[in-house]
Amino acid sequence: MALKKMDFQAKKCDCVNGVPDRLLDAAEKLFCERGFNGTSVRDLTKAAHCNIAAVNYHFGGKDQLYEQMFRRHLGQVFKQHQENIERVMSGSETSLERFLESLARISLEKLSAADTQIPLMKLIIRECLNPQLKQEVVALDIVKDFLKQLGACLQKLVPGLDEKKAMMYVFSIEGMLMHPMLFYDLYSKMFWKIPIEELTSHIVQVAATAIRNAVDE
Amino acid sequence: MALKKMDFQAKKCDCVNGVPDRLLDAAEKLFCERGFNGTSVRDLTKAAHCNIAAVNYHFGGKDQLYEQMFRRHLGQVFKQHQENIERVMSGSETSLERFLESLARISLEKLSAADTQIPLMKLIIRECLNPQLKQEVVALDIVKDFLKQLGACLQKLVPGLDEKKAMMYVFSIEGMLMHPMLFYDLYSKMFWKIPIEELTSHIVQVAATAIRNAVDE
DNA sequence: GTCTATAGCCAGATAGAC
DNA sequence: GTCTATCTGGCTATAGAC
Repeated sequence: MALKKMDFQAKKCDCVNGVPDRLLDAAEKLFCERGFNGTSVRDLTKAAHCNIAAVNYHFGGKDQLYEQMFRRHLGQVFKQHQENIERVMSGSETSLERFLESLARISLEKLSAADTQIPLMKLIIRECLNPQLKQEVVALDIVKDFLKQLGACLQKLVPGLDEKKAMMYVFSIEGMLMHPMLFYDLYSKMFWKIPIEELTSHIVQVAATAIRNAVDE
Repeated sequence: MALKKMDFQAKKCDCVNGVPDRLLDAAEKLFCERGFNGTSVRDLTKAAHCNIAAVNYHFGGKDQLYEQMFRRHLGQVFKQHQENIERVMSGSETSLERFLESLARISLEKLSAADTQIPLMKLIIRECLNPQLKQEVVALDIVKDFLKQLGACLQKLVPGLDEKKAMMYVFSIEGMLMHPMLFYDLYSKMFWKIPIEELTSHIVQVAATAIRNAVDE
């Protein structure tokens, strides 16, 4: 009896965070890499160094752990974007190019990093392809407000740009940014490894040129 | 005994194509909609109106049915693109805008159609996120040649464009085209339903403006 | 809170009748 | 070639010991 209790304590003490946090971290990594269907509760608990029953005990089930992870991750990334937008737009030397450059840099910088960084887009794309969340309203509202804000920034930076046109450019920019998030590794194998800085300035050039040209006409 | 044989024949005669073809059709539809992990052999055989054992008998397993479907679909779509490129590039009044417009139209026209049309991009994105094919070389070579050809077309249509720059523009264009393939429905709910024609001409404008501007400098 | 053991289900594959 | 019945194994969730 006494021996068993010692064993339990030994298993606990090699971990920094609590079990729920470790499970959320494991969920973020594994769901992003393998998708919801491709990740089992066994995988999650093994990665989080805890018991299989922990998912049900702390979150009430696999799907609720997924939802919690999704909310946490979306919140973190959009908070980062929010701070960036406020910083850039409140600066004295603000310009369309500076704005686009900061947006692209934040979105793409993780591509060159190690696997520890989790690309948000993969999660959103997976959720889009295989919806798991009951009320997609939650995710929708955060993303919608973010995109609207991007459109409003474009309008502020480029006088004469109407709202619909601004949103169309936001969609195009998101597309150009999303593409390397999905295919950067594949393209690197097929063709050549584009430096992130080169990719960033390319996308900024395409977007800025098109937007300015459209307004000048 | 005699009654049983009549039953078998009755089940057969309400189908036009053979079982393998029906299974490939069902696989194309279901794998695209729900992914590999999200589609069971039972789902496939039910949709193809055949027995569970047929997948193993005709294809040797679920994963080999997936591979066969992938090859067939990729071949069909790229053949269509191939014919379009040859038609546009051999015309007398060819131009950058005409070329981009035909590329965008073929890629996006299926968005407005009913569910009967299968978007290729979803399959490629799913395969990219959750690789199922052993030798990704097969898919790679087809896609690689196609993208290279697009780059070569841009170079022909815009003298002075070097190869690397041309490929960067191909990536941007693919990104802008892929984005609505994934998010068209979501964006329609969030904002407004953009007419396909408007979307097409918008993307053509962005790409053409940026490319011409880059060369003029 | 943490663990083991197991219930109950559904998956893919296959043997063998017809 | 087609079908039914079944094998084997992985899955989520939970009951109950500690």
